[in-house]
Amino acid sequence: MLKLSKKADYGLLAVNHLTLYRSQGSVSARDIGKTYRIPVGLLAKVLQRLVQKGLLKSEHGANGGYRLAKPAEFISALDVISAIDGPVVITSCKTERGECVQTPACTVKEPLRRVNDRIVEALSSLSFAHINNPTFRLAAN
Amino acid sequence: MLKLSKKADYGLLAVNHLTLYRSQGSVSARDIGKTYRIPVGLLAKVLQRLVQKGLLKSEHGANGGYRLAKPAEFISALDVISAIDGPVVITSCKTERGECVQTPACTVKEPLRRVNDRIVEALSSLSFAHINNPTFRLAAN
DNA sequence: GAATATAGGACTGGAGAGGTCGCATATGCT
DNA sequence: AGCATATGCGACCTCTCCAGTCCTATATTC
Ligand code: SF4
Ligand code: SF4
Repeated sequence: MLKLSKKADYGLLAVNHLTLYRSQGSVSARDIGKTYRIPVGLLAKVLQRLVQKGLLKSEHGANGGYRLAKPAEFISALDVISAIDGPVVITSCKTERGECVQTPACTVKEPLRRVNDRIVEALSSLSFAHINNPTFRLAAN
Repeated sequence: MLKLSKKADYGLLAVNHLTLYRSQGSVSARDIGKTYRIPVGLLAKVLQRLVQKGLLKSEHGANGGYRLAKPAEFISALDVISAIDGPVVITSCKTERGECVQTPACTVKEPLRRVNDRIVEALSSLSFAHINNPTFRLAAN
């Protein structure tokens, strides 16, 4: 249905929160969850995934939490989304269960691939430094 | 998961088929289904939806089938996708069951809306006349 | 009237999204 | 030491929605 998963959405929200409050050190999943009314357990797993992918760093124990692993300019919406949902591909040409049976005769695969490229480009050109700039514009727009 | 539904995919394939063979009059769902190995019953309903939305015209009875309702230049990928899957919106800010509880505090809604705009633009600039031109390029690229 | 087509609704199975829980582990505070 | 608070991680559950089937009604051709 061409919709972002809620987990990816939560991820974007969380990373943006960490960007906004990066001067205050680590923030716990609990705090972020309360701020945006995100189920804490679920958010925790999203954040853990982002740590695995190297976008965030975590600190255990009391006063622990998460913080950005690198400057906000170098973290894009695409990074977050693909870390959580996997690679951004709008078609189902090939899945883990083999490739789509229409593939051999398919006439729209290439055009859709190009659309996909544009989406990827739009998402990767959107960094979190960018998002919080009130006058931001997407690249090539 | 930011993926096109299979129905929309089938719709694109079918409309493109009708574009390629538009000189030969109507084509039945059965024929299209066999060409691309699409379940005929499902394809039929997809095509019916496209008729309802005014993208195709249908003819009942033997030798009947579907044909484009207008020139291929005036039918875009967005037309087909939104006819089948509904409006293209990558977020779940508002659904039929009210609006997302994060909305009041959400800091990524606007940026995502802009990404959405770019996707819509890419899809609407992709007409079927365009798709079948071997040297096509997406607009603003 | 037989064959072939669309129109459209009801229904089903299964995958996956969204969310919960419990337990292990690490850290800070008193 | 002991407790509270964190993350890390896997198992599990529920519910929605996609994909696909089926059946019936209607329209058209031959
Ligand atoms: S139909 Fe064509 S585009 Fe759609 S998934 Fe199969 S191959 Fe990819
Ligand atoms: S979280 Fe923000 S962006 Fe995501 S759906 Fe709710 S409002 Fe829209």
